[in-house]
This record gives sequence, C-alpha cells and structure tokens, in this order.
Amino acid sequence: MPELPEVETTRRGIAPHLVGHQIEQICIRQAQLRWPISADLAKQATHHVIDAVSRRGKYLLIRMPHGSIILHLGMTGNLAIVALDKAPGKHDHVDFVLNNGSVLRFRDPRRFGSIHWSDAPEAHRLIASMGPEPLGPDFTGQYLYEQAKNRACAVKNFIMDGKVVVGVGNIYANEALFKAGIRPSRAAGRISLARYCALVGHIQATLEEAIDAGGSTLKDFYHSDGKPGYFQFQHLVYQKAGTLCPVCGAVIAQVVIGQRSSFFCAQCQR
DNA sequence: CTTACCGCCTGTCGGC
DNA sequence: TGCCGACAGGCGGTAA
Repeated sequence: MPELPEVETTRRGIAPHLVGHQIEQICIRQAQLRWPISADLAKQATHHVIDAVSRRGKYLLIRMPHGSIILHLGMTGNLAIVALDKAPGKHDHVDFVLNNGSVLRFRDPRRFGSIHWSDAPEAHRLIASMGPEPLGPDFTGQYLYEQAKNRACAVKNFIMDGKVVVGVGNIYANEALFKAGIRPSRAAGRISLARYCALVGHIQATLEEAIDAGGSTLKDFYHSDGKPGYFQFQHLVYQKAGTLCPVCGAVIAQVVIGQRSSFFCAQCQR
C-alpha cells in the first residue's frame, strides 16, 4: 500500500535514471489497469527527453517538454529500474525501455494503479481538483479548520479526502490522529483550531519521518525490487487492535469508518 | 455542495 | 494437506 512517503521515495529513486534520457519504447503486457492504458501513451511519451520526475499527491509525473506521464501505484504497484534482459514476472505489466540501456518496470498485482498521458497535466481531471500537498505551505491548522466548518463527516474521512488534502492514506490518518489525541470518528466540524494545528504538525512529522527512513534505506533502485527498505516502520496503532496503547495501556480498538479499518485508543483519543 | 457507498483486483488468511 | 470464501484497500465515480 504505497503511501505518500513510499511514492516520494520511489520518485527519488527513479529520477536519476530517467532525467535527461528518453523512452525508446513502451512495452505494455497488460493494459487493463484501473483504467485501460490509452494508445496515446506510447505515441506521445517516446523519443522525447525527460526533464523531471515530480509528484502530486500520490501521483508521479514523468515530465517532458510537451506533456507528462501521470502514474499512480494504487495499492500494490511499484516501479523498479531493471536490466534490459531481465525477464518480466507475472505482474510486470509495463516496461518503459530507456535509451540508456535500462528499463523502468511497472509491477502491480492488483492493478489498482493507473498510467495516463496528458499534454497539460496540471489541468488533467485527476490532478486539477486536488487539495494542497500535506508537506506544502498551504496545509496549515487554520486551513483545515476553515475547510471543516459545517462538515459533519468523521475527521478521519475528512483528512483522507483528496479535495481537502492529498496523500494522507489510511495508515497515516490513523497514526496522526492518535498522536494528536483526536478520535477518528469525531465530526470534522467539531474540532478546535488548536487541535487542528496539532494534527497538521503530526501529519507532517509522521510523513517526513517515513520519507527520511525511506531515503536512508534506499541504496540503489537498480538492484531493488522497488520496495524501499522502511517497511519495518513501527506503527503505534495501525493494525494494533487488541494490543496495549503505548501511552496509557488501554486496549487499542478497531472500528470501520467510511469502509476502512480504523484503530484508536478510546482512552487517549476524544 | 456533502455524504455514503460501490467496485476494480489478487494475495493472504482463517476455517473446515 | 488442500480447498474455498472472506477480506483488505486507494480512490474516482455515482447515487442519494
């Protein structure tokens, strides 16, 4: 389940192998991802110099002068740089063959990921309606507080809503709400400015910690299977139902909020 | 506008 | 041991 830190680590890992090079050929073995890959992709994205690899939310943008590849890893997707002669595995759906002798390989067993081409990525329907970046200057306690006014939905759903802020997935929502002492089921509109300021701080700190951990364990994407080495990252409450709260010793509870598993300490989080 | 829910997929896990 | 059903889960689409 690539969360934002994993996507950012992937971006940093693949960028040096892509920038300044060109895609010679795109080999699509399975076009049926979340949306079918358009024939436009191979037509547009080959034989142009890549000038940057950037990220918006959990989308990666492989940028060329006339447009970008927009790529999402879904739940189980990953990208790796592999040798030209390495045989593809069962779920290796797409190869971007580069003119430097290596291959950017997209693997995604569950196929919740997606790959698009857009000549104006900022205006693309998947990107245009997005909220601010969680690590950017626009994401503040004041902003969240304003957005939450008159909203009755659970705060956990609220911070996972991509129109409010992008890139906060289930794991980080659970962890940050625990650290902030806010119960995930609490109505978004019934939380004080001060508590939202604390929440923003915890979201950012948790994401940054994971990005740093990813960066420190990521040696070389060329030899990696695409999995950064920080999967051993310890969660405080996520998937810890039945264990004891590290703060007060109460039993961590699990409930479903908005179709997703939520973990919290009923003692610490109100 | 907001909220709730659906469904795309397949690896994993629990039960028998 | 092996089979099978339930389930997880990001997130856009859509219905209410």
